[in-house]
Amino acid sequence: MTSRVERRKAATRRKLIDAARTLLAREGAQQSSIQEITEAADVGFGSFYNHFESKAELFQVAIADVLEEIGQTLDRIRADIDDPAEAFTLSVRVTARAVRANPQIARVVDQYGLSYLDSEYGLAPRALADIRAAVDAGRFHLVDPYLALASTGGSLLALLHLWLARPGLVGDTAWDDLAEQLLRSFGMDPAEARAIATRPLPQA
Amino acid sequence: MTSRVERRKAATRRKLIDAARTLLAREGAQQSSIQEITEAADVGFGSFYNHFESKAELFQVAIADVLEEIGQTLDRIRADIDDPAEAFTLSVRVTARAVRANPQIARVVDQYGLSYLDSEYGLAPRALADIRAAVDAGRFHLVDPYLALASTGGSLLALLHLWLARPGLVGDTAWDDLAEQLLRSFGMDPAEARAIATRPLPQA
DNA sequence: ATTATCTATAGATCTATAGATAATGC
DNA sequence: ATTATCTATAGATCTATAGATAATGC
Repeated sequence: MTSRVERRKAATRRKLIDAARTLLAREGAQQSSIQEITEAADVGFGSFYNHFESKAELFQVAIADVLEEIGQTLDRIRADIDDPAEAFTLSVRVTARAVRANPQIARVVDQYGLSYLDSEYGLAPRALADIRAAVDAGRFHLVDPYLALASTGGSLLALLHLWLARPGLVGDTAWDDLAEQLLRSFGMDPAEARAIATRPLPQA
Repeated sequence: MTSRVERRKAATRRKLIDAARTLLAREGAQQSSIQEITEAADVGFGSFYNHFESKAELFQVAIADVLEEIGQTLDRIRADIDDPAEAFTLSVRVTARAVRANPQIARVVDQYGLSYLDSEYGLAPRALADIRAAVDAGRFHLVDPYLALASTGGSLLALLHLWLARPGLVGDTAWDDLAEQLLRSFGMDPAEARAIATRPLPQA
């Protein structure tokens, strides 16, 4: 049963999360006051405490919200792909496109992504599962899946950061080139790495 | 002329920077009050304003201080190495050891390192110079030096983060393995990559 | 005499809550 | 009648500065 009261409550909560996402895209968001947040959300000051116990809690939820949004997109796009190496590659390339297409998401991922590399939700566990499956399937030949996870997440985040800080330095092809380079360093044949990393993307 | 007054002033400044470094190693350091900082530094509250205009300024200086400390170590160690590919590899491996040996430095680099990937000082410009020199010398074969910089800095930071968050997941060899993997993805022959990445380190 | 450090505090936030108001359910 | 939202505010910070104190230079 989702009554009008419940829907109104959910709407207020969403407004707060969306405002938090907007603020998180700026630098030093943690310093914004609760008043700034509720004003940005166009919600009464006291309503904040109906939903969250503290700023920190709201911001945590808002970051998770961003990461889950990308994660959902990935799950949809990879639904009918069998080869884990392809699923992995597609995930990297689609994530790159998702952040490039949305400045808010880009800035949140840039600032907080690294902290979620060891998280149970978001993008890291999906990437780790792909890597392990690809190793089991004989598609990747590597010793340490966590090293592979670090290479993948770290270089993607670093490229994102460079691109945000100095857009001119990062060419359009760099993102797919990175995917290809990762495949090669995971022991894949160069020709096949190139083939997979340049495959046309499904329509989002 | 460095009078006693000047030395005393410099000492107070250093105490503030060291206190800031300690706080930066915790999470949410930006939220510590100036009073906390001056207490940690064992310095009168008002002295803060003799040296810095704001918390943000002090923290910026303190982060730069950490990065320059590593940078100086690198410059010393690489002083008599001619091959830029070797200098690069040595830098990666020594940086890894520097952060592993010092938890404070590790935590500061973990939290703020990515932001300095596009900075003019610290480690990034040194890495970029090495990469370019190695390309010019025909040691690396790669198209985009910034992609190489992102791979290097990003995967190193990501590995550091994983290691801090879940020490058990990251084996002792992962760091040198990463250096070797980077060399291979920069177009170096696998055998030579291995040789360079396993070379004994000079005594620090 | 000069200059940095220190103590004390005014004024400006900012958080958390209490109580009033508005919206919905029955 | 119930429950969420909103407004107003008490109390707790926190910053920035003024003026006193201490250390050094000459």
